[in-house]
Amino acid sequence: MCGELRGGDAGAHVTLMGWVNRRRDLGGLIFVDVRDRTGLTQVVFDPERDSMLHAKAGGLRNEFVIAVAGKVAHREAKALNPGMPTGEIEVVAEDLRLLNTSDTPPFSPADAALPTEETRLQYRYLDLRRQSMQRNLELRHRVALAMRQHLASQGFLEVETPFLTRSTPEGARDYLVPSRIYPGSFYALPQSPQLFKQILMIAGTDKYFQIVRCFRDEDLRADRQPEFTQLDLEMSFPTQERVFEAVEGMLQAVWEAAGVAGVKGPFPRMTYDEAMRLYGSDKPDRRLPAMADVREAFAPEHLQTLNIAAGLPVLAIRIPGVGELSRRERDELKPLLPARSGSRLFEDAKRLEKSFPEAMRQVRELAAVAEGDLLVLVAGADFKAAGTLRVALGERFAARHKAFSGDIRHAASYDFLWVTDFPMFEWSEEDGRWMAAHHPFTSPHESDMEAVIAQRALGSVRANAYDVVLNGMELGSGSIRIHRQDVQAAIFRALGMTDEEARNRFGFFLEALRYGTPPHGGIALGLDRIVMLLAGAESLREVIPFPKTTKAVDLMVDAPTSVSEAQLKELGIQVRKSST
RNA sequence: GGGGACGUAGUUCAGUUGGUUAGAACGCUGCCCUGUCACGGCAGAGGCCGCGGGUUCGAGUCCCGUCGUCCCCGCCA
Repeated sequence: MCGELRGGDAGAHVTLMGWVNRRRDLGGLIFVDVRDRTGLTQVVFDPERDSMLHAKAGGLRNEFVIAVAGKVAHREAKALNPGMPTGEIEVVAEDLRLLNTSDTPPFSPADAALPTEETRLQYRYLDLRRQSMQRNLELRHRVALAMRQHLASQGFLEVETPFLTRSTPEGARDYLVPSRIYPGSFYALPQSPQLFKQILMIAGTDKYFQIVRCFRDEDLRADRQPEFTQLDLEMSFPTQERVFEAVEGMLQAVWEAAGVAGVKGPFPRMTYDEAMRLYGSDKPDRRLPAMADVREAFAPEHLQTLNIAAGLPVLAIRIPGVGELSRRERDELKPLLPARSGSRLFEDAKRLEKSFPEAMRQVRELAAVAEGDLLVLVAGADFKAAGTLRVALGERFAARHKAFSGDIRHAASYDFLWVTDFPMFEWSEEDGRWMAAHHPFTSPHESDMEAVIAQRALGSVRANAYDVVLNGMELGSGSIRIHRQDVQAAIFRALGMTDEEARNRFGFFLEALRYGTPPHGGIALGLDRIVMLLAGAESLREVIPFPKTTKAVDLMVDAPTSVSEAQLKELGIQVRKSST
């Protein structure tokens, strides 16, 4: 193929089929770069060899589809192009067939400069012809293949689960699909195959996995699409450690398939509490230093002078290698601390130094501050806000500390981490009730079961839930599940569901739990995110062939659209004209 | 739901304090060119300045609204 010819192929007769990437018409000689999925090869048309053929080549335009037969030839020394993999050779054309013409494209896949996202998505087929996009598609293929091969080798079975399923109004908004046979009834597209995979465990499947599309009707981000792909897996009779091993082994295989050797388990572990205390985040990016509580460095009168309420933590955030900040740069740090936190930011360490030299000496020691490090202090109980600031500072000064600029081809650039012991419940102000922090099928710690049943101190109940985190991004999330019907019922009650509501929503599942459910647990990993990180991409759209915009629109096919009155009638649906 | 950035030629962008005929590069068309590889040279075509309204003698430029793309907060069990 076009990208594969090398010096050793000289003399061979080949036929290349592909697109005209670029043509260079010198009046006499015409050079045409032919492109296919694998790369480019230069084809030369010489009028002295074949004037008819040369004339035909003169009519070629960008993105025409052609088949060229010819002889692979070494280029002369002065014509070598070390800048391209096929730069040692060229194909001397002997025959040319025009397989198809092309309108002048709105942009050329040959250009390095990208058009706007809008144009790329509208003409996605042209955008995908771009070599970097072809590379990403291939990477995605290799990642998925490695997952399947590795898991299959470990005795996992890939099993498909339905897309047309039932709405479970816990969690994200569902995408609904109206039923024609039962007007007024709807299927929901799965947010994840959670209950099906648990039922597969009940069914004795033992080790299950699936590369599966999931759907969530929530607002989008650079790393969130309304439909996305998970590597979903579940095991019977596992300990948390067994799940970790399975995932670590698989990720090692995936990274190797992507050309990165040396990723190895076991990954470091950290509890949720530690993560929040040290990083103010449940997905710590450990490529930058942890925060340190330096309150003890300040005497009570210092805290009073600084107007810091007694008992609040004073968190030191250190970003290495930033150097001196200008007054203006310092002023720009203030808005990075979320305003609603009630925390206060001290961004001018120098000034504090003048007022409290001894205290600041201790701060420097506690936070291991070195020359050239940026040091800011955050006073307040909101660790999460401080963590947000820490990440924002890390991003802002990424060019200076360089902790994020590791080579994506080296294992050392990937900081994997397990975060464990998540809280079971979170209080929702909006709904005025406890919500499942992970999902309601997660088993609480055995030692916290009493609290669950008594519905006491639900906020401090720990779950057997865990996330796998990579460079500050959540790659996957899982748990050891509840396998006892009475425990599951107790959790539903703690979530404010009456037994009747629980039966209505999850009756089929509570029923299934009665028939000899084995202990089980698993995890789901975001395939798109994994490929994105391995591709060094900033957005999921780079690794999803046909993604949607932030308003969940497919610009190429123009979806969603309204449908005909007849279609609606058949479904028993009437659309209300929005009058607001 | 909220905040921010952007919207001008096919594409990427520039456009001064509101001023007369809206520019550049790439692409496109034609001509010239035998070792280019982002080929080069000459000439040319190409505009609903996102859309609607307002202010003004006059709006690409100012104001209001609206639509779209991107980023962030909320949301995403």
